[in-house]
Amino acid sequence: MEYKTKQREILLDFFCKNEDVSFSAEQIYENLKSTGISQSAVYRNIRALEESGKVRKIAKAGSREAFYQYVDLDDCKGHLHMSCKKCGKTTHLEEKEAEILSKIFSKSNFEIDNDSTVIYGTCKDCENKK
Amino acid sequence: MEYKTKQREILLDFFCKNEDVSFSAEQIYENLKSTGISQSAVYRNIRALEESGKVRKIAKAGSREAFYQYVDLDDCKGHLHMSCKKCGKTTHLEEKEAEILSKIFSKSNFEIDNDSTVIYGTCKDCENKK
DNA sequence: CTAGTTGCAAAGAGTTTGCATGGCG
DNA sequence: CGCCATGCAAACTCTTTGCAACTAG
Repeated sequence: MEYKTKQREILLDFFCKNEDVSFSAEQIYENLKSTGISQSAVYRNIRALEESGKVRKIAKAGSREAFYQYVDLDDCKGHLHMSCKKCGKTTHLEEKEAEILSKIFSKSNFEIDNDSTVIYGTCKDCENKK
Repeated sequence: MEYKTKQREILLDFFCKNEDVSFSAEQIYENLKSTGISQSAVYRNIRALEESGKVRKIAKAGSREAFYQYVDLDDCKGHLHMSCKKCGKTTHLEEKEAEILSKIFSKSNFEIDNDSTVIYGTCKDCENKK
């Protein structure tokens, strides 16, 4: 039902290599156009990845375009994600810490859903740069 | 520097009344056009609110438009918010719990920003209804 | 009065789509 | 071979902007 094309591999490959960063469609196209991929292939395949849940769409204040970030389902499912507001890098919380966190929320009568939640803040690298 | 206009009040009022819900610019315009507000005023004022941090821009998979959601700074500043995916009700975490949480993240080299973060999950009421 | 805001309509930009061509299985 | 994906360019739609009229302070 879905063919494995050169363009599809290129795009997926690009996302995998830049797991923590979010890109606009244009940035992705700029990065990949030397391979001969077209804009429409970029758009169509981003959308496909979005629909299959492998890529997440992100809006940024002041930007008209959307940004996209890879989400490795196998690696990440169930993990609580933290996204840096400065550089966009995403990491996830270790098992143990996540459990403590769940307990804290459950005390406040709330069951946290790790897959829907993204914690925003500042990562150490960006904190140090100041 | 910034004038208080009728249109601005109408928009802010609308957001306040629908704190937990996200709307597209068009949905907002549809809701408010009976007051005589124009589309451009809607867009311009959403953007202003976005820049001042009172409103957050959200992207949804499969939608070309952006969505916007209110963030109440006065009531909520510094508080970590929890939003129920079922009923949409929003509550916030008590001081003490929030502090523990901060420490957990800081251990993972991440400084959480309570004002930008919304925790998604299920509240007790909805959990019990099942 | 003066500077900021509004409405309107037109421009602009990002994204989607139709169609002929090409490629995967 | 049949069906799906690609490239190109045109179409589309959401958002921004220029301008003259208007308002808040």
